[in-house]
Amino acid sequence: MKSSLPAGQLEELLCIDCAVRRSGICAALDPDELQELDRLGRHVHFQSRATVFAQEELATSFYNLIEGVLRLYKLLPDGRRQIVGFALPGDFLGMAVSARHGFSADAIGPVVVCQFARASFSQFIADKPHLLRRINAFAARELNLAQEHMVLLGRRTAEERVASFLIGWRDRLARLKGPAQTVALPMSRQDIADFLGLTIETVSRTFTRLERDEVIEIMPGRITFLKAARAEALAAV
Amino acid sequence: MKSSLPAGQLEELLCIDCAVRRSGICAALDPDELQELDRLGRHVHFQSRATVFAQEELATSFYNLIEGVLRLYKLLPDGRRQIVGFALPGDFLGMAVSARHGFSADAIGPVVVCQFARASFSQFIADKPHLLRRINAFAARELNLAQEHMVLLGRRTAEERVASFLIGWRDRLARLKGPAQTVALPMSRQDIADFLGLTIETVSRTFTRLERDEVIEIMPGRITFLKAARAEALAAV
DNA sequence: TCCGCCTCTTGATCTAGATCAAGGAGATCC
DNA sequence: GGATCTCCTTGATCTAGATCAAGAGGCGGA
Repeated sequence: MKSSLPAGQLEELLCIDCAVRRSGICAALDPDELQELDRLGRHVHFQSRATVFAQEELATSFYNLIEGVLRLYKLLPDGRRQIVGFALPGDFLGMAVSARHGFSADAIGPVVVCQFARASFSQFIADKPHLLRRINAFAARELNLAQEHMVLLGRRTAEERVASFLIGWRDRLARLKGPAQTVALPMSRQDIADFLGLTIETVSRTFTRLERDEVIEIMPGRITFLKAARAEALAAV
Repeated sequence: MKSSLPAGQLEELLCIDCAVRRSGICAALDPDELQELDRLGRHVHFQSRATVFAQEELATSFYNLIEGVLRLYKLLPDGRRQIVGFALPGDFLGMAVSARHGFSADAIGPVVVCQFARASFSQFIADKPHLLRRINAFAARELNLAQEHMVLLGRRTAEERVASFLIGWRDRLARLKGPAQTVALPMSRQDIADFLGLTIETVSRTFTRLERDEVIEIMPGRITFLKAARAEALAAV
């Protein structure tokens, strides 16, 4: 597997050594299949703010996120933005319903993806029920997250939304890196607002209020839970 | 295939004659496979307001909706409700992420489902890549709808939400029954409110305003589009 | 025919969160 | 070391939609 960047410099990377080999969809594959997959995918690096793919663009590839964080969002014609999710290493992207992407994905910080041409990957998975079942499970998990988020957007208060986001993010990072009370927030306040259906001011004020109540401590690019139980209660209601 | 209701009365129903045979996931199956499936599923009738399955309940079955409309919703502990979707004939339900259902489903009007025991259906699909791919496509479509709905809940005004709902509902019914300017609304105003993240009063007022502007005409249990283009414009923005 | 029970509509008022506005605190660049 | 950005916070004010309240209209049951 060849890396596309830094330009001219080639890395030999094999699926068998992949960082997300156990957490991604590829966990469903045996060593022979992984070798076959080595020939289909290539690593692509993106710098912060770069666009991996854009809404309405022809969906010519699938992607496994290897490293970094992606912001997934939909735009309305007048510029209103809704972030539909943040992707983390191990996430699988590109299951478009039509020929075109339903949302845009761009990098929050440096990112590495494993890119597969749609046609060859489709052919690769076509007769692999174990892999199809795993992709199914991933889709079901995504759908479940989406439905939880609908409840948040439709029926929760600003404070509940923010607490819910922080707890949810902490738990996702915990699954990747192990539990911790301090969690990195690589996304901006505006990103959080556009994820939670709020304005940046409301997010900022809610952060401040949670800090004043000693539920969290705010630091640049991260927060620490001081009273995790209190935050969990707000998130659960 | 035996029908569970009316009690004591048995219908012989074969998958090959099924009303949703072409639109549901079963469209992926050949005649032999349909015969095999005949032995796994059974038709179950529900009357209006009956619960097909409930959130947190053990997910022991999959369901194909054959006839009628289901309301799919999540409840918060304090009773706030978010409807995550309405199911129509051809829809496939039961892809729970865990052992338990993530949402409740109940009947809006009389309903017929085709029910499959989870274990035997899982076994049935396990080695059928064509069926797995179709289930995948269904899941991707659901996910896409969910993401569209997140935009609606997070970033749209009440008027846009209502117009968007009416147009979306019209288009789904059109796919089932052919296009029409009059569309049945079997769900209550409260259901619509809980789907759109609004209150019943706001939904009612918005309907009234759309009628006053001669965009729609309101009739009991249904509406007619008078200026479909105007409604589509509101829905699209 | 009347009663009780719904669902839906409409009006008055309130408020959570949006909008408008003004800095402050770091970065990055010459 | 100052200029310019970008991101974040905070304050003042506004408003879309929520909440509170009161019917209206339908429908089934006896």
